[in-house]
Amino acid sequence: MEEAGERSTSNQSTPTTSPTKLPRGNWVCAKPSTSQSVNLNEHITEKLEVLMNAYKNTKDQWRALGYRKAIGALKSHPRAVTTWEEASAIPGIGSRLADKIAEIVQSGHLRKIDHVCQGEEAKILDIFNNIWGVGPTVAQEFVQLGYKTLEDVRTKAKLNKQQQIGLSHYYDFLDRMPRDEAAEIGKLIEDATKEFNPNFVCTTCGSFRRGKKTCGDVDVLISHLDGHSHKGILFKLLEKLHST
DNA sequence: TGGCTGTACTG
DNA sequence: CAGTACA
DNA sequence: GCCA
Repeated sequence: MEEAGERSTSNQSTPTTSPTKLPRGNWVCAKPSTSQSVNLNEHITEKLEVLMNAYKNTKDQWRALGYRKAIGALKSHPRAVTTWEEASAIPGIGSRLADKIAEIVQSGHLRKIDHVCQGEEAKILDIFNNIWGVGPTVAQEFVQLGYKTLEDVRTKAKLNKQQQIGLSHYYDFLDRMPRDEAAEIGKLIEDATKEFNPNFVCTTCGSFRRGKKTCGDVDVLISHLDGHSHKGILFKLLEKLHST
């Protein structure tokens, strides 16, 4: 799943004082997908993302947030970063991340990843955190109870409704589809919606709208120019889709 | 040193 | 209402 | 983690 509030920390993004004077922030979703540029620092961000995920898994949410901002800044940086100074000059990147970035640039590796991720507990936490409805807290409780596999969770854990769904569709939810397939699904939704009223407006949002190559889900916004005709459409739409 | 998004669900 | 997870 |  994608972040609803994915910020772009690009230092060349749309100024908040755009000609329209609207207080639009620097959001990835506020940029046209056609402006999606290549990540020139992928060799760096792919490693930082591994560490960020490990920290997120262990309830260190603020550290993970710091990593997320830094990674976003690196992704939209217009050049490949090669020096510590260049890295630390980027907003959102301080001395600690600059150290790590310099290590990656020079050695091609980040030793911290091994320290943090190679342990058995970290691997188990990652498995459990990927259950939809299970976050860092519950994942750690599972580990504390001695659970090591999804089978342990299935047979021993007490799960709420969301977590039950998450476990039963574990690999489905982990799966991603090519954006073409997301487009097809969006079209299917649009066609079904317009059978009720051709004046509905359907917009596929989320990761698809942001130009991602793959999508974990399909977000469709349904609206109507008159501002009220859309009310109650969701339930009827679901009925129609289920019946076909 | 403390704040860092807003919202819904669960118990 | 606090804790938790999600987007 | 970063930053004010």
